[in-house]
Amino acid sequence: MSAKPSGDKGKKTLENAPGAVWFRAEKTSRTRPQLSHERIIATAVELLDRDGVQKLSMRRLAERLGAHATSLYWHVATKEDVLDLALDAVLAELDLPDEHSASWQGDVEAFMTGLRSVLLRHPWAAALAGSRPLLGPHALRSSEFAYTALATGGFDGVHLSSAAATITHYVIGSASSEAVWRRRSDEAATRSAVDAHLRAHIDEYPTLAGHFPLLEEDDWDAHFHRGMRLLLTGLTSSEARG
Amino acid sequence: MSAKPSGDKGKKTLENAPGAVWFRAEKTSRTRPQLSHERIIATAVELLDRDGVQKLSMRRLAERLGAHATSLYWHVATKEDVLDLALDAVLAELDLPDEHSASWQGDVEAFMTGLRSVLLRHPWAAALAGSRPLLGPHALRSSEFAYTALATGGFDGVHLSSAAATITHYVIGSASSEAVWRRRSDEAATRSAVDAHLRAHIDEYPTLAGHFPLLEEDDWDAHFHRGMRLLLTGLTSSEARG
DNA sequence: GATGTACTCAAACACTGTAGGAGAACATCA
DNA sequence: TGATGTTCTCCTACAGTGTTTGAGTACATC
Repeated sequence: MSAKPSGDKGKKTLENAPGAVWFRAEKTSRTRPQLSHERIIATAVELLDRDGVQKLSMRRLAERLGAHATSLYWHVATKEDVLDLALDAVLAELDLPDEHSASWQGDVEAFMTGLRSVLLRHPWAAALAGSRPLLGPHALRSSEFAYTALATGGFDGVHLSSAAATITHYVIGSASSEAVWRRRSDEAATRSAVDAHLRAHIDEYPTLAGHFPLLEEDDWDAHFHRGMRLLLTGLTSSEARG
Repeated sequence: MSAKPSGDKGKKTLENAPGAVWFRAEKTSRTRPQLSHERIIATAVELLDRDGVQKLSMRRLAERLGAHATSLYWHVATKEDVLDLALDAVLAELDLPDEHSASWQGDVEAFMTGLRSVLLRHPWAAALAGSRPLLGPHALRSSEFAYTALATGGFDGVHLSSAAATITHYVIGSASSEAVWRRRSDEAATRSAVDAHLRAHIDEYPTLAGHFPLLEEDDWDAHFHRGMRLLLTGLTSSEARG
């Protein structure tokens, strides 16, 4: 982070913040595409999958591409751009039906489980998705699917927005926390350490200590599905609709 | 990030990852507390509140404390520790009743709104909370409150865990996304840019474009409450319980 | 006064994101 | 063919980053 040049380039309103890519004119390669937008992002995803977000640096990314770090800056404006683009790239993997099914609840469920599995396939993605605006084309496409499903369910106006936000937050949040716990190769050791920690303070946290999540039962899928069913119950109740 | 010394210090299992503080023996100052655990964390929170998480560096933190960066490393093991401790410190502000009220739903609501307001008071906190294990004493204390409230509501076993996780994910997720959108001083400009972007692709995202969240209506509180009510409806339905 | 502990700091290492500008490869047109 | 302009890559450099090592100082205790 060097000193800010204090001259604004273009609109200074959107500048370098996460999500800013989507408001910049895309720079496409023409003549000699040794480096291209697609190649950069594909490689970024590959490195993120392998080493996580902390270890991704512009130099490492460039090296993997057989180029030098500064070359990347002709194609992207900032590292944040790379992250935004990589995140939207994995959301492209989200496989949603073209047509909606007969049951809107089924569509909501398809959205949630599909999004979850994409985020778990790329464990760095959930935390990213939870902390930046999701405005890439594939993010919008999947939101559109959720919105239409919920609209079919009778939601409208602000209630539609709230319902969509709620299910999205749940998927991203649970995927993120699942990724956090799974990240460590020493998951078991960590968990028993936590367990010991809780039991040591069992007088302070009696209920928590008695129910330490997922310690006995490793079934993350079931855990996710229980929460999802809870949400679907809430959605189905007519009280919640506009 | 220097080269790993490859000699393990203590257990290498937990090392430097987020959440690792809680498994280290706390190092308390005794004789000459120019720098202390409390002072470091309080100052870290102050700087985080003012400048955000990206701008917090060990050198800046030390400078603010009238000390040098390397001195911090006697008190904390890593920067991750500082973040973990700062996060738990703000969770201490969460004001929960000693006794549970007559209505378990009321308690769940108190937990959710209380947690949300703490996270919004410190806009860097939600994103952090969503991407690391919450194992500090104050995090556990607030979890305990949520667990007991839900237990009163009839949840037990894995259903209790899932219900607690669900409401927590919702609060953290919505606070995080609210913080993301509010962070920018040019919130309005950003939103109208997004709006224009959506309307430009209205054929691709017709439902989404018609309901762009919160563009017309700025009421984040109402948005949050609608989602919360949806969750409470789901929780109250007997289907969801164990 | 001596000894050991508690704490701070200076120096250095191996990195980081990114700006500025020089240079090479190519497309186009004269 | 040569000249010109564009497209892309790279070298150099800056101002930072987290962290380690080891030296040094102030204090409590004996």
